[in-house]
Amino acid sequence: MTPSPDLVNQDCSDCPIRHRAVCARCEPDELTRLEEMKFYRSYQAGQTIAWAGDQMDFVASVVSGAATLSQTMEDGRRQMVGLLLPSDFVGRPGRSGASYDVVAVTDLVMCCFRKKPFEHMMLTTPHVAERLLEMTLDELDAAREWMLVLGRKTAREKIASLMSIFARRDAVMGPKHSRTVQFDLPLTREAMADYLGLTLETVSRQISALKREKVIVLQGKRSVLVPDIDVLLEQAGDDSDGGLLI
Amino acid sequence: MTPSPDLVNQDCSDCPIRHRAVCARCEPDELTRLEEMKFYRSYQAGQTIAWAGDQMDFVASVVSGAATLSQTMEDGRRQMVGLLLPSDFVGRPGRSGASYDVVAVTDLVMCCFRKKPFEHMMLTTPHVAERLLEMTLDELDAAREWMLVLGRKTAREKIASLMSIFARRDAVMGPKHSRTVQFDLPLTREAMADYLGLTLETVSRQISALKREKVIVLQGKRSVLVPDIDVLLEQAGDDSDGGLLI
DNA sequence: TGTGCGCCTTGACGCAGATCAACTCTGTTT
DNA sequence: AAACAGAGTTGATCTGCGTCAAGGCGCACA
Repeated sequence: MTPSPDLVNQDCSDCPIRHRAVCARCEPDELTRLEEMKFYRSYQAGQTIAWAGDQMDFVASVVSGAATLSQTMEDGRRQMVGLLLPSDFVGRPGRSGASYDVVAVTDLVMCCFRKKPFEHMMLTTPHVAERLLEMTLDELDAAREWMLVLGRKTAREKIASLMSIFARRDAVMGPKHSRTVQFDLPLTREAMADYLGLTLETVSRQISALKREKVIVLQGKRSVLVPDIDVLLEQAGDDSDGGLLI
Repeated sequence: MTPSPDLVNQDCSDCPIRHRAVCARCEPDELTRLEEMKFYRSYQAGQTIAWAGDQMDFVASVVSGAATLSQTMEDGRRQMVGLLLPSDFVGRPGRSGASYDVVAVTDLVMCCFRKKPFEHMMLTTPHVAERLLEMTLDELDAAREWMLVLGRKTAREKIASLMSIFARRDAVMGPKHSRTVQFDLPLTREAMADYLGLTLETVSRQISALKREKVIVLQGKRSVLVPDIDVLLEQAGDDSDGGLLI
């Protein structure tokens, strides 16, 4: 399980995640410093990037694709604790090992920074640390939001909540002012189950039920069309007007 | 629901949380600046400090006592998303409102910082922001740990996990090398249920079962004696040798 | 000395979701 | 074209926990 051969370094100024990643606030001279410590790696769908406890000599930003963070109990029960999408940050400065299993769920490209120089930069210039604090606070909010889903929502609400998340970020909107949304599921039924604290059978049944009740329309197994996003949000049990369109 | 009259400011150098709170890394001159923007507030057990969405004009450290962060759905389902103990930090710099309901579960003293000057200090000196990043990363890890509890553990394991947490931080150890631990539950059965994603009846039943099986001994409703901490950790479903004694 | 009120416990019963199992569909290998 | 594997669907049955209900314990207050 080694990553593909390193890719040629791309110029930061052309980077698709330049304005949202950990480097978002950096000045040109700071980008130059980052470019000296960075390298790209790509992984195939299904590949494990790190096991919990593994030594990690880099931290990284997701450039394209998706990865998951998960924990596994001794008897095999698994819980996903994070879904990493483009611009998300992987790894913890000041800690040598990975805290969770990190798995590529689609083909994935990461922009990696050698840990030592990155940590040094965090101490000597403020912009990276500032942005990382902001991103970490956002992740903490997302984790707490997810605790409500895991602890208190029904299977139906869990599935609808997950779909709402995908709708929020991958969404191809329909015509203006329509409430139609279309997106592809980046996860298998099993991965969704691991995320939601359900079994894959329950996930499958609930998706079928949403389909039967016309809340969603499936085109193949992975492509989802939502005729009316408000109906989906209502099924998720969230406050109405969940702010999707803001 | 207003807090008690402000207390007299205490000198930071005498502060019991001086070395663990957000000010842990501050130099004497930075402490002086903090002392200019700080004030103490105390709350009684049961008092609500802020409702989700309320304007908060301060951020704060818990000095003594305990508070909870929780979310509530429209139909009343509630999920606790954080337990704040001495030295923990409340509030998010750069955000005006509270994200969650904040409730004092015991009598509580907080060291509050007016938000504006605190935010200014974060931008101009590095030590506060550095420490806050570290604390936020720790909280994120704790939240993710809790996601495993909520998503995948049985009621029995959930209760044992919660007891293990209390044992870890409040513990009065028995004689050296004994595996005995004693502590008081800071939460009602209902609050435990909100934390664990259970009903209070299930919490009560599982505590009774642990008592019946001699994993714990109750002295009154709130005082818990654990004859052998390893047995408790095993019931929690965690990896053995959970590092309690490190 | 009662009466009421939190907080907790315990029992009876029902259901949402887990478990076990069979089967479909699609794409790949040979 | 047959054989196979991975992903998904669906059905039958079981069970852990929720729900509803009754009652206990300790404490404040009249």
